Amino acid sequence: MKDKISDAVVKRLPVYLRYLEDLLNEGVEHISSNELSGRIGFTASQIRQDLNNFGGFGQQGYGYNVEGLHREIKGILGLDHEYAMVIVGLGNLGRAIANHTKYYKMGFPIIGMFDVNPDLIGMRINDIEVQDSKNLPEFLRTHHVDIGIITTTKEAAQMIADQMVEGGVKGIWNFAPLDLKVPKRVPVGSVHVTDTLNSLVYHIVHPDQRS
Amino acid sequence: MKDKISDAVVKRLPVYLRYLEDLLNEGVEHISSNELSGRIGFTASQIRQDLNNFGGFGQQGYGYNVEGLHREIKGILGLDHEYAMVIVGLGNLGRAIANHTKYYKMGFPIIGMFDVNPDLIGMRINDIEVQDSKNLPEFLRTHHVDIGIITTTKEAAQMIADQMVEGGVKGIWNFAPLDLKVPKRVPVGSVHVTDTLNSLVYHIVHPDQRS
DNA sequence: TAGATTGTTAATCGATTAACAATC
DNA sequence: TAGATTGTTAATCGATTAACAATC
Repeated sequence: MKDKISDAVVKRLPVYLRYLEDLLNEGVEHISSNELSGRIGFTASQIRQDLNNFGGFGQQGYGYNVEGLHREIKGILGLDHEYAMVIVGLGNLGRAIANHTKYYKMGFPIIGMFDVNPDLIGMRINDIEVQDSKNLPEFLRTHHVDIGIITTTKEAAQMIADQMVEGGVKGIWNFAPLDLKVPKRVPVGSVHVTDTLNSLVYHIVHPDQRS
Repeated sequence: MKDKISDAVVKRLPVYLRYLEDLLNEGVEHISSNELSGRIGFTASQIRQDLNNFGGFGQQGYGYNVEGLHREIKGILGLDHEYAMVIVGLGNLGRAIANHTKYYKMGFPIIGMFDVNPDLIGMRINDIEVQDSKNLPEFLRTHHVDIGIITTTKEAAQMIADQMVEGGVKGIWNFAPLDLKVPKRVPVGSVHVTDTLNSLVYHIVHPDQRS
């Protein structure tokens, strides 16, 4: 593997994975960078460059084996392990994620749920009881947790992030509309939902700007 | 305004907006590119370059007026109008968005809700009755709709997108895990939630790669 | 006026694309 | 073997950063 993989490449890996899943479902056995380019919209050259950052997965004259490449990319992304998660904030968005059984199936079980709202504490979601957020530090001390999900308000998010870092989570999946301050060793993946709406509106009001 | 604004710049505009809102709330009147750099994490040079794509909003020796710049960026993003939206798919995620009163307050009212599930049809969310998805084309013919929100399954999403395009929406806000095929004139803003989790996991399993 | 800070050009850096020899 | 297609180097393109004259 190359010394340093650019973030642009890392962000494309999940996209490759999605298209390879489609190909698997269609029963396609192998695919050339050129055919894949036609589906995914990246240039064939970029596809070959991207994949070669991690190894020579293709075969000249044949292309890439779909099943093999799918397995390789899952491995590169780290999707061949399980990751225990906790979620803090069970408002509309938090409950949507906590209810989403897909994450359990994907190997991302949510093993703890926390909120400050007394109406929510005690509620059961997917067989997990929502606890008071003040129990979070203790929970992190006594359970192995890989990923902390933050679906709190903007105001509460940084404090929760601090507790998660202190509690030793390996990464934070953030849905609150702010940029969390955490030590460099703890990666944060943020989903800035409203930002995507705002830039969509930009493209709506600037039709001349479209590529 | 410059001929062509790069997508990198457009994606940063909502970020500027968020930080300017914080500054407004703190009562900060003006800020230099250098101070803003300290908060937002972009270089001062990049901030000045970005803003100068749209006009000279600053003043030498003083910096940028927070309120003025905030208003300018809202205008550039097109956030000074209202946008009527419809949402199709009222599963966990769809209901979370439909329930989120924030979008109404921001000027993005949801005026129509659609699902195929008989258990959901007839339900009222924020005073709007969920209709059968088969009514979508007729609804789009008879109402002015700017933005279509897709929170359906991956399988249904493309068909709904086609109906939205046919029905004349100006943009699509997509939460289904696929890349929609639409004419170039219709911008799509996609929120690939699972992709962000996958790239977060990449960073967790590759601690050496962190910048 | 002097100091601060922008607006803007030029330099650098990094990512994407093109090209083609290697090879299945 | 001949044709197809990768792996990889080189060229190009675009985005970021640096520098500084303009100016408030």
